Parts: sequence; C-alpha cells; structure tokens
Amino acid sequence: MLKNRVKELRARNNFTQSDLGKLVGVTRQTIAFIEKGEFSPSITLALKLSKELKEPLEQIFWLEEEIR
Amino acid sequence: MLKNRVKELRARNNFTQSDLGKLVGVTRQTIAFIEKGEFSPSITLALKLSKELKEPLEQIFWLEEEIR
DNA sequence: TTATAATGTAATGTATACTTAACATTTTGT
DNA sequence: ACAAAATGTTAAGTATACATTACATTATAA
Repeated sequence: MLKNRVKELRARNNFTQSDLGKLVGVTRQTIAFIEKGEFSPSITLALKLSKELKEPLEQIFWLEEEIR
Repeated sequence: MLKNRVKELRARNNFTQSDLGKLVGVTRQTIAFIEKGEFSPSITLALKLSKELKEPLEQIFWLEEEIR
C-alpha cells in the first residue's frame, strides 16, 4: 500500500492545496486525493511534488506492506 | 519530459522484460512501453521497479527540460 | 462576528496507464 | 542452420489518474 507525507510537507512549506496544485500543474482536488491516499500519482507528478516540497521522492512516497 | 534507465538497469540485472514484469506485477508490454518512454508509470509501479532493479528512484526516473 | 479563504467531498467526464491478444522481427543457444 | 526465446509493435479494451463543477464544512483574519 502506498503511503505519503504530502500533507505534512505542504504544511511545512506553507502551501495551500491550491498553491501546490498550481506549482505542479494539477487541481487542488488532485492534491486532496493524493493526500488522502486515494490514488497513486504518476511518477512525473511525484517528481514535481518532490521538487516543490524540497524533499527526496523516497521520503515523500513509499510502499508499506499490508497486514492480513 | 520524463526519462528513465529501465532498459539499461534491466540488462544489468539480466532480467528479460517478462521477468521484470512478473517481479513487479505488470505485463512485458508495459515494461516495453516504459522503456520506450511512452508513458509515465504510477509511483507505485516505479517504487517496485526501483526495488527490483536495486537502484534509487531518482536514479531511474527523472524529468528533463524540453528544448524549444 | 462576519466575510473570505481553505478544505472536504461527491458526481460526472476525459485522458492515459495498463491489459490482452496477436504477429513480425531479432537474438540466443544447440 | 534451425528452434526457441526475447523483443518490437500495434489494436482494442478496461481501469484509474486527473479535470471540472458544485456545494458543504472548517479555519482564518478583519
């Protein structure tokens, strides 16, 4: 399962969802969906987020094993 | 524009496209498309590729400016 | 307190990632 | 040289990322 720290890092940079969306070229709803973990963005978008959030990719997105 | 080193790293690991596809859970055609740069995989798939190719994500995929 | 900005969320539509199937060409091993 | 494996490639279908619109709720600032 894919986890991420976008919400935390966005807050740290004082960006609103709209701000970040504009910076990376998507809508604020797309940012909201990503923060909720509702889908797995393309690596292109993930790389743009990494740049704007000033954090390495692997420290923003990572895979976590499912518990069963 | 998204660039990648999947083909090179797959060869280095002696994987066929089918091998790598099975390891990460996609078809060999999907691997072929990625190697050709025809689409931008999800970060979930990219993370799996990074694991199997034993290389950090940013050293497999990166964004390059367009020349105009 | 009241207006405004920011966020949550849901519905519907579009673009594109990914699958399946098929066949041709190239490479590899015997 | 020959067979088998690997790769190139294309078409058509499905799943999902992302857009757009809309409205409700929560946070922030005057």
